[in-house]
Amino acid sequence: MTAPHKFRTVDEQLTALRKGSAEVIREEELRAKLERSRTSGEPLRVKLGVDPTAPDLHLGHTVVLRKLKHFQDEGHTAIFLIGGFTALVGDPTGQSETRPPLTTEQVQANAKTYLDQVFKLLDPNKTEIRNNADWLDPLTNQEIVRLCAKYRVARLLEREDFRSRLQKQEPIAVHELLYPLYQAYDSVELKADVELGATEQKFNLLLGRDIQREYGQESQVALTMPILVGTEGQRKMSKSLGNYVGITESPTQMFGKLMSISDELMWSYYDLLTDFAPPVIVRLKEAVRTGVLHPKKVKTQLARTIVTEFHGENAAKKAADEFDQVYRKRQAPDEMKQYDFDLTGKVRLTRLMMKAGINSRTEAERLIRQGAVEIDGVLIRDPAHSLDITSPRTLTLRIGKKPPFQIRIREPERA
RNA sequence: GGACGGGUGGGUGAGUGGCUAAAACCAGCAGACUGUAAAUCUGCCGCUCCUUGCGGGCUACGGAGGUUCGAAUCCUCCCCCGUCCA
Repeated sequence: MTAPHKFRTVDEQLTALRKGSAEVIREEELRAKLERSRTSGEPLRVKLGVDPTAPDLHLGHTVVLRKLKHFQDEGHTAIFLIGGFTALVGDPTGQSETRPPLTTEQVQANAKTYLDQVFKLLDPNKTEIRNNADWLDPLTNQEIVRLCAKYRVARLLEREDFRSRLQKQEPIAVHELLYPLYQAYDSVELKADVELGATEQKFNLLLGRDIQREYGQESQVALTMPILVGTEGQRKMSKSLGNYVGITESPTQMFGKLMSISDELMWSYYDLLTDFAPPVIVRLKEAVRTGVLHPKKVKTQLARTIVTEFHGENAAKKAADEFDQVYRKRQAPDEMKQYDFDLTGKVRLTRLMMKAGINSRTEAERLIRQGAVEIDGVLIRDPAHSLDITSPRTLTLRIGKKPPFQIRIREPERA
């Protein structure tokens, strides 16, 4: 038994909890809950649900995860809910299309990797981990019908994506309508005081409020966080759009991706992915605007801060140095990727490139034609270029903007 | 069950018998410019083979057949999506 948490004042907590949020519905209720909790010493129950639909989390997921951590840091109970059941249903939010259902095995495997990743941020000892399959699976038909009876179709169809799909004559499957109800029921089961989610979750979070009341509970507060824009600066960060930074990525990869975002975008990354206080960020912005600070410097700081969070300070520094070396000075990194190749005689350059991850020969030839390929620092322009390989050796290949790598050619085995 | 509309390359979406590996736009890639930024400009953007050529072959417009010298385009059947009626 640990000593009871000493809560900060309600105002202090509110300031910290509100930071970066898009909307708090309703703020008076959150204040009331915080006050009550401080008086009783009873922490709030804060729910964050995630469907393990893919094996990897990215920075987009961490926006809301960081908010959960803020609650945890204030001494409240962080409930990380794995949507073991709802992942099978598939929330259409923001997808505008029906997701292919996952198998139970996939969901379980994903859930496991999620937890590993989540605890890079959250304190595992203070986090309540739940899985909604535990209570949604055993629901009887009767109970489901009773749940469904508590809500109206017209209200479900108010949700933005349903409405637009209806309008665009796109399909909506019946089970998709059920999804928000299940999510709401989770709040009942967990007796959630607060539920966190991205802004696109607003509808679902609000539904939780209604359903909790239907089941005789006090409504949860819905706290939404802005959606993180992907590295390309346009759409939300998502794996399928390829504009994401995975939290299991290497320091080098992370750093590189973060440096590639636009100057404009970095401010929202500062807001949502770091603990820099808002006034500090404002000052940075002003300094860049007036030319006192070079934006690249500010961006480097951002990248280092984020990489440090996941990989530690040393790794972040190393990544920053390497970035400088490879891209600014255009030198080879200390450790080049290596590919082994067993061949002798006349070898086509395109073959080597395919060995190194170029998808097709056509693409390889195209890259050569466009002047993107260098061998040992020499630009190659002939798409039919071949190498005469008579003895084992290592050559350095550079393709486009990517860091150079090595091809190690070994003696082929005699048959 | 009936009437009607629709299914084209990663996405949106043109194209109603040959000039179409299939417009345009987006995404992507490369080059220039830079701070590996962003924006912009230029080029590329199905796969494969070789003697790398305005070269040869193969695959592609929901699926399967058919008509035709020739089909994304016409016909038949099937599958899928939506709207309205019941």
